[in-house]
Amino acid sequence: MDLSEGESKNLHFSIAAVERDTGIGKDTLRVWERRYGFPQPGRDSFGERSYPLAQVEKLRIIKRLLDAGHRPGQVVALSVEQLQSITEALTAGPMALARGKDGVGQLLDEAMGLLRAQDIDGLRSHLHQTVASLGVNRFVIELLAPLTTMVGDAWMRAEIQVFEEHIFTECATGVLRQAIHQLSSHALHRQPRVLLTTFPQEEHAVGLLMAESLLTSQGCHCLPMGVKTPLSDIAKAAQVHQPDIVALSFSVSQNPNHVLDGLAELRRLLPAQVEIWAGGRAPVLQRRPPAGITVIADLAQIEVQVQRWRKRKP
Amino acid sequence: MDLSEGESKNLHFSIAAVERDTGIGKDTLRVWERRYGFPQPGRDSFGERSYPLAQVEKLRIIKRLLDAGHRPGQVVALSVEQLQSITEALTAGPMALARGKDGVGQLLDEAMGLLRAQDIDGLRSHLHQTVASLGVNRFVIELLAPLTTMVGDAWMRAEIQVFEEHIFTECATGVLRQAIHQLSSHALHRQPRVLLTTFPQEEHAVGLLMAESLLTSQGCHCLPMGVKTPLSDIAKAAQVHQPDIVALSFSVSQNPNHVLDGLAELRRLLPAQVEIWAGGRAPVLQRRPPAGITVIADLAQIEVQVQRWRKRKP
DNA sequence: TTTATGCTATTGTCTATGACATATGTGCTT
DNA sequence: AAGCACATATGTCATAGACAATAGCATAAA
Repeated sequence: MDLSEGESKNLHFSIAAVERDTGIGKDTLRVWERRYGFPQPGRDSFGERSYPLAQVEKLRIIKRLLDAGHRPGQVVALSVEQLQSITEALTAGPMALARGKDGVGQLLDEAMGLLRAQDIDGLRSHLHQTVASLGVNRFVIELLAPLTTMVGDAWMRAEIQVFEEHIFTECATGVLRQAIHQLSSHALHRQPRVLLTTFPQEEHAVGLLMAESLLTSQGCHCLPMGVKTPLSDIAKAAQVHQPDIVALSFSVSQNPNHVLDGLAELRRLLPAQVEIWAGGRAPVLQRRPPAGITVIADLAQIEVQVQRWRKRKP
Repeated sequence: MDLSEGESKNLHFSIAAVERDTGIGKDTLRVWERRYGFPQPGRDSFGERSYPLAQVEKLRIIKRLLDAGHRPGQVVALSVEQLQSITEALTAGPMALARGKDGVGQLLDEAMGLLRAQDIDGLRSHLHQTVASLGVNRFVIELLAPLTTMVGDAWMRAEIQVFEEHIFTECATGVLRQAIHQLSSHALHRQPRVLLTTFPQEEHAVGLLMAESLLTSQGCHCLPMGVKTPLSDIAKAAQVHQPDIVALSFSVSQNPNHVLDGLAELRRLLPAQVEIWAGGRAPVLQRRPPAGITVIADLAQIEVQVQRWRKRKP
């Protein structure tokens, strides 16, 4: 219905189609229209909203800016040109910082080049090769993590397509899984036992896999549970599997209060001797580190914390 | 919000939380309440619907039955016991069929036993071993697919916990990835080129991985794009990578209209020579196979269709 | 200068009810 | 049986108001 009417004549989208394409809820779309005067869809013969393609594309840009921390009131009413200039200003800094760090910078640029050239097989084998030559640790910390950031930034600036980001994620996932498998096959499963997952709102699995690969390479025994686990189920799993540590991964876009409340709640649900490690790019973790939680500021900290844990538990 | 109120005190869910958990839209939940008298959520201090856990679980069962072809009017108002008896009648057939088929039935039971015994490492190595001994094809078709169904059924009957299902999924994902990696490393990348992904609503990645592993073992060149790709981006990716086939995977819980509309729309977006293959458990595919789409009724059909394709294209 | 506190505007989501297009089922006719 | 018309079932959209949660800002205290 919405789809066939909408995208086929490549002019108009139903409200449901727009929600799917932009991730902005129906209620929100209607209320923006009421409050900010944008979007301003036409009406079809049944009196239902009908969004032209141009407005949907503008909504996509707006969504990106919202994810980056802007507020609707500031951006929803702006013109496309104004939105674009904001977008460009936003990501200029981090890019320069990530690049030219050391010798790995070249590998980084190579990977980015392959992605831009749409050479998936090339990218995949380049990544596999880099794992082999650098080892998992350096690969994840020095190559993959910065690369992920660069891809995210490029996406923000609309320099790469959504599908390219999907392909990159898929590629990275495959390489990480492979690395983890190789590590765990000839690793003695020692302590600590680490249960790995994310909160229900969190969709991104790559951060979790990066953590898992580093932990595994440190000789930890990982119990990966994938993403989006309800709190109570994290607790139940911990009860059954008795991990020493529950490790959570958070991406940028997480609601700060949900993160803090969730962590506090989880702390209550878990026995005191089970440590909670929280890592990822969510800014709250750095700004207001919660009590009883071990904050993993960056991936390199994982090694440090594992060693600390081992010292404390003989 | 829903997280801390809802799942932690494990009693009450907001309407948004229920929508996420069951896949039933907010509008639908409200209208069922109005029409059928179920669900009948309480109200919190703000006058907002507050669904007890028991009702959410009942909704999950109802959703299952709807996916199986029942209609809301027939089932929404029934008691849990009545629902359960319908459910059992429903799953009795396939279960018996899956089991005792041949020698693999024993491996199946073993796997299920390991999962029930919470022996993750055992399950993982059991699966790895089975891949090695049966080969990818038989492993996926005869073991993993029925096992996934069994786990899904067990979950519906609340015989296993959510976290156990997470662990199982994670386990299966790892094994499949590993199998795919091994296949593709010593495979000559032949035709057809297959772009693999799912529609934006679809979260489940295991079906996609099963398809990818079978296709790869047939010598196809796979371009996996992960899950939840917007339609327009599938089209863009196809434009860039020129696949012969775009393969989509659908799980049970998909909205039938979205599936059909999406497929029709994608058909329009893609050039005529690009085939669209749609597989998975979504019942609509069998009931109303859309025009211009190749429906993959079950995993074994993949091999057949690949051979058919090769015959037609010299 | 920095850190708390309280006020205010912003913003997403919920509520309620009605409408209606589409899907499904029934019964009649051929 | 098969085709067709009518009735019922069902999901989604519309409108408009309400309000809790969030963020920004200004003022007060350290």
